[in-house]
Amino acid sequence: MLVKKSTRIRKEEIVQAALEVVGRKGVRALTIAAIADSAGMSEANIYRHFSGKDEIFSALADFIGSSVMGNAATIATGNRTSLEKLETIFFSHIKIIAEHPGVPRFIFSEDVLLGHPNVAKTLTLRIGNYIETVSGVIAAGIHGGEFKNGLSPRETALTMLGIIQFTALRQTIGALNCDIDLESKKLWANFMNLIN
Amino acid sequence: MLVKKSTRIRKEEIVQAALEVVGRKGVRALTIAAIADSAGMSEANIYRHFSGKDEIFSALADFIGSSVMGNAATIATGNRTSLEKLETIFFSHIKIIAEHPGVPRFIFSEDVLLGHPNVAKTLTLRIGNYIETVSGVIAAGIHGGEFKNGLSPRETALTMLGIIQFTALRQTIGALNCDIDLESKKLWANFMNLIN
DNA sequence: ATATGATGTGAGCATATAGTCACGTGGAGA
DNA sequence: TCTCCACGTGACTATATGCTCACATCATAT
Repeated sequence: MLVKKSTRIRKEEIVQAALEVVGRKGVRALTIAAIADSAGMSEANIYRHFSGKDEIFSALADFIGSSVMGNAATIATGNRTSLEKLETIFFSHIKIIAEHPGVPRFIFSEDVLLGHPNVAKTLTLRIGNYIETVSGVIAAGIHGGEFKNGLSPRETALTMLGIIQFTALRQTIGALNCDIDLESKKLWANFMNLIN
Repeated sequence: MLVKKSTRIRKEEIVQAALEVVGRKGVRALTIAAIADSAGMSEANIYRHFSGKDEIFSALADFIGSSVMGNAATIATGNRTSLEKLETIFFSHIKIIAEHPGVPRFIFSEDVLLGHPNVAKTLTLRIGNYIETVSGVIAAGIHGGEFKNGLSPRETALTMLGIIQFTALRQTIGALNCDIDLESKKLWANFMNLIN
């Protein structure tokens, strides 16, 4: 039998186990049995700490939202140049994708978006904030003369996030011939060229 | 009982029904029961025409691949300017997304990519061709002086497809505040600004 | 030391889903 | 017209999965 731990700790363990499962086998394979297996505990014990799958999904969304996507907002409030901020946001995001493939998979999972409306609402809100944050940085850069005039901040932000999102997708399907680091560097170099 | 039809016709009906289910409720909900219901036939009859779910997935992938993604290659071989070709490819793709939400959902579905490796392989190949096609058009445009010098064709193509892909995603999750037509026009206008 | 409540688990239930099978049935060719 | 075989279906099986429950066990407060 397992060593006993507090519910607080077990909840964290379960969320981490769930994220690991998603990264390895996808949201579709995020079954209670898989989580229990990854966390090294019985299925029944999962239910002692979470009321059900919905609650686990919510907890995962909260973890990802706060620890990952809140990151961009912090970077945006710094006092570096707009270009430096954008670059930091870009590569932070890529790094997260590379290290935790479960993150983009979960955020853009059909199971979440169509099967758990409450979670989807939370995530949609966060994505919206993320877009606005990046838009703000770009708008400041245009205004400050760092980026070329005439760009639309919002659409340029969507373009940048599209690059990131498409990279995540291609990594998921194994379509990245070279490694994600090199690929992202090439994409960023070209993006800088586009906005100047 | 249903009027009898040939297997060839029933197969087409079943594939269309499957695509409809995906568009309405996602790949996760693409059960034999749902397909049978959408196609107005019994579950057992599905199995008379397809050996199983795998074969239905393959048929769907073939349909989408040939009728949708082959489109870009045709456009690319025309004799219009590179910009016109790009624009046509862009809006054709957006139109498909708008009219058949099941298409992007299926192509980028975790269930397909992780659960049906053979289908995933086919789709990955097609996506690769698509990227190369767009890259070729952009390279020609740069060479012909239509787009600004110094752009990397491949990375610029990935950027354009990222925009499309991210738009599809945002439509799926209902994050498009305005309609997809207006949104895509704004994105395209900004993209033209980026590459000039 | 002991009682108590929080933590842990094997066994089992209900439901959903992929797939099978024996049995109709109707239309095309003889 | 009649036959035959491809087409159509209800009923069924096997398996997976979310979830419950009775029971075990351990830490801790008294």
